Amino acid sequence: MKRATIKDVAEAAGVGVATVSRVLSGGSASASTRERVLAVAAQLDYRPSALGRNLRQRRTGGMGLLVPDLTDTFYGQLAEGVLACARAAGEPVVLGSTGDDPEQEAELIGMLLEQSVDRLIAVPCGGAHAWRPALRAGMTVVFADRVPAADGEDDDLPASLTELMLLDGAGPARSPARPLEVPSVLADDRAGVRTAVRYLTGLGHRRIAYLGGPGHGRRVDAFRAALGGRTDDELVVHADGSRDSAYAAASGLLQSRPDLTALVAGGNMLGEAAVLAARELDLRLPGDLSLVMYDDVPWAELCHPPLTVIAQPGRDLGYRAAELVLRSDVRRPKSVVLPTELIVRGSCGPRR
Amino acid sequence: MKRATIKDVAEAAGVGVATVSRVLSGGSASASTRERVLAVAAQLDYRPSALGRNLRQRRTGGMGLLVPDLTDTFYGQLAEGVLACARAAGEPVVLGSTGDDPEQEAELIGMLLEQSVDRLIAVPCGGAHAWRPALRAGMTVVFADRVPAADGEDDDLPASLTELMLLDGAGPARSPARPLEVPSVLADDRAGVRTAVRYLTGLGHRRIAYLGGPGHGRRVDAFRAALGGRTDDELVVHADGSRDSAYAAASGLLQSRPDLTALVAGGNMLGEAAVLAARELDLRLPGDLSLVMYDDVPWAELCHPPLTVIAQPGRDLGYRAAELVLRSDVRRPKSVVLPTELIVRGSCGPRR
DNA sequence: ATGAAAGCGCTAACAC
DNA sequence: GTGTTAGCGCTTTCAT
Repeated sequence: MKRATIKDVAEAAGVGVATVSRVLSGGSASASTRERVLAVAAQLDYRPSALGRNLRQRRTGGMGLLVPDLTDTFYGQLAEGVLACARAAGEPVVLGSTGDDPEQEAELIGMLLEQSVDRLIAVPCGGAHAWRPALRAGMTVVFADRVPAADGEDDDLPASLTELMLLDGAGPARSPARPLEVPSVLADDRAGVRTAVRYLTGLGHRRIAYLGGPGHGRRVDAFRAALGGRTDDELVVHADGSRDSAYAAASGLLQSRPDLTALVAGGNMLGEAAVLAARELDLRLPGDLSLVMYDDVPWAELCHPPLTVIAQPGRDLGYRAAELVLRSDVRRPKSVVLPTELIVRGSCGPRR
Repeated sequence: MKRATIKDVAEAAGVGVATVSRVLSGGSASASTRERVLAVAAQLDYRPSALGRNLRQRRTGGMGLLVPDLTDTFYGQLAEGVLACARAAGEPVVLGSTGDDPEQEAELIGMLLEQSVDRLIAVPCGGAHAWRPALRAGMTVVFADRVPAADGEDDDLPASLTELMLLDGAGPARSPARPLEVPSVLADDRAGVRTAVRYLTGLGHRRIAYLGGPGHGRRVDAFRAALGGRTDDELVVHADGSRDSAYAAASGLLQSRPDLTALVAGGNMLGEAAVLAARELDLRLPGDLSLVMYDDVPWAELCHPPLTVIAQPGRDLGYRAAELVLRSDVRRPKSVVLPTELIVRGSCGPRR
């Protein structure tokens, strides 16, 4: 009942194990030998054990995938993209969900290291330093959707990921002339937020708020930039990754600043919270409040009113990240930025 | 820069590799030795390689997880449950998404076999026969959310999974007195559907339709049973796992039978499709059509009107399945049925 | 209590 | 073109 090994095949075919290995991995072999080996292998229902191969090559095939929360449709889409690419390549994917908690993230990275998974696609939540162990171990990591924040708690420690990579010498091409880039696949947050803000200002809105989640400093920056200095810091609030926190932040914002007339939600869970909070406070969309939400999730259309969104290509982000991590050339890491699209539905109106 | 091996630790600590192994896996060792080994291991930042251990033990730790589609919030919840349990146990999870396609499912099973993953949690889409290879290889599999359909294309082949397990002798306890059960974790479909139908009939509805997805024969049965013979077969329609197909089925049903007054959607994607199709046909909820949807997804509340749902504990289903597959006693497989809850919101009303 | 040694299934050098 | 052999890092007898 136990699985046939390469040795069994070799014996049954009257050849050495090396020959079997060669035939199965496309090496040189005479036509007749190849045929015989293949036949025997098929007849024995032989499947090469990834265990043996991995140990020999000191690495696991496939890739790791770290996302904050699979309950968030956007990350579900991203994961589907990764899985699609991995399946096409016949590679396994080891999944972890971090809950946007740097500690869990660190644990999961440790687990992947222990498994000798040497390729990783991550939506990071920990700061740059959290990624040191992975980089030191020579993992090829591609960040998706976000990039680790530069955490400068200790001033004498290098803060940005790029500096870390230089330090650890990940990739031998340590030329200061061409500093290493952190490979990543991101949506074009600058354009996305700018478009949304312009749309809103075009409708006459002046007091526009931003409701942000973890790990998207670039969206906030873009928001501030799009508003051109006229930013009111009270109108920029943040939640962590949980639904509760999103609701609390949304509700707090709406109550403390009843003068705001428009809101940009930097993620679909935040948008969800905003709709709920607005309803609770009897604010009508778009009459009392205009809302633009990140992520074109299917239910955006079912909402009342249908939500105007900044669509990100979640699935593509995942697929491209997987491509990158598989065909990664460590010497010349590439980064990809994918476009977003403003989809106008019914949640925005002229300033009342 | 390469990782320390058990040999390195042994040398540095001046002991044999066996001793290191024992210390690290809680075997017997003198206090002084244990202390020294631990210290050296920590100092060398030693992490035992799962590769070596797995090969030696001829199995990969952790578990596989097969779901139809991570874009479906319900399966996202289920996956989160599995991951939570796996994380607690420190075990890796290898993920695959089948797209509700038996062929892809078969491929993924093959991939898992190749990886020597010997524990699997699956939302199956293929029939019972698709699972033969996994069972034969001695995989411990726990089904979640659904159970494979008995596929009787060939009459001389055994059709049900239980029969297959007996044939393949999975589990040595092959006593005909106590036939092997297929371990599974399911929601209580019978109660769930019955409650929904009773609620609807209580509101005066008589022409109630059921819109089903793949793999949930029990829901249809329960629907028919709850209606007690008065079933109109035209009112029971099915879609495959895709959004398009769901919409097509919903729209077709609503157009061909304008006389129906209530609809039970057997999954959240089907509910989504029903809302969309109804809106397209200018049917008001709940005025023209009452809708009960499976799955209490977050957006059910944001919908207009808020959707009355049959809530399934998606996360718990996943968590329990992971528990089962980890602590599985092959001789006495257990099955779990979790309760559902009817959450009444605004999408149902009295028969017009 | 501890060390030596035998493999787990595979690939890659190397010899023929 | 093909066989022999030496490990990859670990656990596990089996002596000591």
